[in-house]
Formats: sequence, structure tokens, C-alpha cells
Amino acid sequence: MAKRDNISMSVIRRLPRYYRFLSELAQEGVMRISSKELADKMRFTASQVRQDFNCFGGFGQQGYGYSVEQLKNEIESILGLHEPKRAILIGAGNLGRAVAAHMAFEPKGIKLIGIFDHDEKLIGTVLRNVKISDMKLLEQFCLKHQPNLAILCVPKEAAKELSRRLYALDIRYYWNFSHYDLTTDYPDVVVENVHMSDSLMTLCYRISDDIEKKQTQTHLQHNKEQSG
Amino acid sequence: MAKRDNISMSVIRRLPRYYRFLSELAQEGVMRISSKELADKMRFTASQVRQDFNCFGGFGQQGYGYSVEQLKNEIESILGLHEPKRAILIGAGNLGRAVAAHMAFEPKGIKLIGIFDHDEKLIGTVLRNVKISDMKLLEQFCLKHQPNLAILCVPKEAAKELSRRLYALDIRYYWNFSHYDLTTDYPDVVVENVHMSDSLMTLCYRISDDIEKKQTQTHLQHNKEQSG
DNA sequence: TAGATTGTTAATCGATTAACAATC
DNA sequence: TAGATTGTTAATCGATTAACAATC
Repeated sequence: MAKRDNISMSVIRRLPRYYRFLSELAQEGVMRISSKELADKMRFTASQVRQDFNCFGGFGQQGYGYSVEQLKNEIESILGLHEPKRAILIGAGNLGRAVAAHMAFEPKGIKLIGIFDHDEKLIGTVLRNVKISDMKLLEQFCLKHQPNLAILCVPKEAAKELSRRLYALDIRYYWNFSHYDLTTDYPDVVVENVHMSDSLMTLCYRISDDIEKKQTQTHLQHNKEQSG
Repeated sequence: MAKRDNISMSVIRRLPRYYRFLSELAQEGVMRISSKELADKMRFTASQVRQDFNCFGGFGQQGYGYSVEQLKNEIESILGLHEPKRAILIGAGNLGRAVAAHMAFEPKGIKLIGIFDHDEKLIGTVLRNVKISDMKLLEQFCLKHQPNLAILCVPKEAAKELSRRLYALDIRYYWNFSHYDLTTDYPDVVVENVHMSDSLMTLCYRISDDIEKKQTQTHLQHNKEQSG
């Protein structure tokens, strides 16, 4: 691991995918892989694979390829999965509960240390070994436990005020499921958005775009038949 | 709405965001907006805003700007949100239940017509007015109701076999929450992935990258102080 | 050594930004 | 008409792909 220094987001967003494929290969007992083989598997080009890995200094060996295990470990380290991180989750509604119950936090070095909601019915119940606390206790808790990452599973309306509070508590990293745009108000925060609704709309586009294309094709076909 | 024809994914992925901001502006009663104003709000450049809209034919008026309401409607139509779509959801675990309960399907023209799981305890229970069915009835149901979109909320191990069944049932559009890569096995499907784990890893990278940078800065500072 | 495959530089492609004439 | 702002072309920037010498 040598160079590094402003790796582009395009590269970074591919890293988890590499990690996923390499973990699987390692599990299957594959020892070595060439950029070509990996690229074919992942639907990248071999050039891109090599270019990507060389952002961090070459891990490969000419004439041989890459050691699956080593490569996997390198990426794990680049992603900082070993770095311990303390997270709190805000909003224990359907989505928040699913995230809390479902996500593999530990393999990423993340410890979920607190969950907050203002719903009386939820406060005091336990989720993944964490007791859900009253939103009112947010400041008190954060001052004591210093989380560095907040997971936002609240409605858009609540997010603005909430982010103000979290920002004041010096939290700068956010995994944001709400539709509120944190970066416009706080330029120095790092936000990773999971806008499920946007993702679904993109799919909607592709469905209806295909439908339209098919209709156009049918029309062309029809015209052809008429003129032919 | 005139030209169109192979709009790049970069543009398409921005459309839901435009839609979100324009809906909000419309709700606030804003009538018109210039590319500059909208760009500032959304942290784009005015050039990009105009360039994006012109992929679909100009909606604006020189010297005036864009009508918020009209622009919103155009994007709604481009995204195909009015196009009726029938969706089934597979996997009613934590994540599946959250997606079923939480997502605004109707405003996107999507009707959730079926939910499937193999867990005896879940089968027969109702989620968002849809009764959860036994996975065994998948073929029977799909032949009858012809869904065109499947939402996959199953573990990776189950996804491979499941996608084979769905593909055989002529389903070509997928909203995929599993870590299984559908496109490698079925090149002609349209998949929109929501890889929450990948997203969280990206955030991990940015956290640990910042930590490292800070350490380097401290070291430099330290060296400077020593030498100075 | 010969063959394979990397690391890296150069070429290409695509996306974003800047500039400005057209026009409301 | 003058001012504003679009639509569109040209320039720039960044990311991907191709090519190949270095080397295991």
C-alpha cells in the first residue's frame, strides 16, 4: 500500500464490490486470480481492475496475477473496516428497525451504541441488544459516548432539526436514509445517502422507457408492413 | 418533450433529485425558477441543469426561466411514474417488511400485488393490505397476475435460485436488495441495486481516510515544530 | 528461457463546465 | 427596447480503455 491521495469516488464506489467478489473467491478456496479473470467475473475490464488497484500501489505480481487473500485484506484495510467506529441510529420506525436488525455492522468495525426515537411505545424496548432511548436524551448520551457516525432513519420533516442537533454534537459522518439534504446546510459533513425512493424511480424510468421503445418499434413495424 | 434516445445514466440518476426539489418548490408555492437558482439549491451548476433538461427538449423560456409546476410534471412523465406497474416482493424478513411498509409505491405508479416468503410464521399475515403467500405459490400467482417488477429482499444464498424462477416467469425488472449479482447470469434483465452494505463501506472508507489524513497532518505539524 | 500478466503511459471516450448567440 | 435567461456549441476535465514495456 503506497500511493493514495485523493482517490476518485468512482474508484472508491467500486471497492466494496471488489471486496464482495474477493471474499467469495477466498471462501471458495481460490488462491490467485488475474485481472482478466476478475474483470470477466465482475463485468469490468482488466484495464480498469489494474488501474483501480494501482491507485493504492500494486498488489500483483507480473506473470502471476493477484493473491486473492492478500488482495481481499488490502481492500479491507483501504476501506478502513478495522477502524473502530461508534454509531447511533435515529428513528426506530420500520426502516430504522430493519437497518438495526439487518445490517452487518461488526464486520465493518462499527459498533451500534445507541438507538433513539421519540415514540413512547418504542422507548425502552430492545433492538439488537441496544435499548431504544428517548430522543430527549440525545445530547446527554452523545456528550458521554462520543459517537462518530449517525444513521438517520427519520422522515424528511424531522431531519432538518435533527441534523442541527447532531452537528452541534460534533457528529460529522452520516448514513442518511431520509430525503433531507444535509450537505446544503452543513458543507463540512460527510454524507452517504441511501435514497431508496430515488433508486426506485430510476428503475421506473427504465421500465417505462423500454415500454415506449417497444411501442415505437411496433409502430415502425406497422408502417413497414403498410408500405411494404 | 422532444428528443430523448439513449439518455445517459448520469442524467437519469439526477432526475429523481430534480423531482424531489421541484416537488418541494411547488409545494412552497414557487411558480418559476431559473437554472441558476435551481442549481444553487441543488449544488449543481446552471450549465448542468440546462444541459440535463435539454436531453428531453427545452422546457424553459428565455429571459424567464422554468415553470416549476410544468418542469415537475415533465420529469414525472419522463420517469414514467404514471405508467402502471405491478410489483411483487420476495422475502418478508426485517428488510422486506420495512420496504413493504415504508416505501411510497403509489406515487410511482407501482401496485404491490404480492408478497412471498417461506417462513410458516409469516405466511398468511398481512402487510400493507397484502397477504404474505407461500413461496411455493410463486409460479401459480405470477402466471395469473403477470407482475412486471420483482423486489428482492432475500439473502444472497437464496437469490440465485430465486432469480432463476423469476426469470423463467418472464420478469425482467428487479429492485434488488440482495448481494447477488443478477446481471452476470441474465444479461437482458434490468436491475436496480440497493446495496446498503456497499454504501456503508463507502462511508467507512471516508471516515478512516479522514482519520489517516488528520494523523498525517499531525505528523507534519510535529516535524515542522521540531525543525522550526 | 518463454509465457503470462502486471504496472504504467498514451489514446479515447464521455460527462461537465464555460461561453455566447438566440429570444422571450 | 433592455435585461434576463435559455438552448446549444465549444472547451475542459475526468474516467475508462488500449497498448506495451517491465518483470515475475
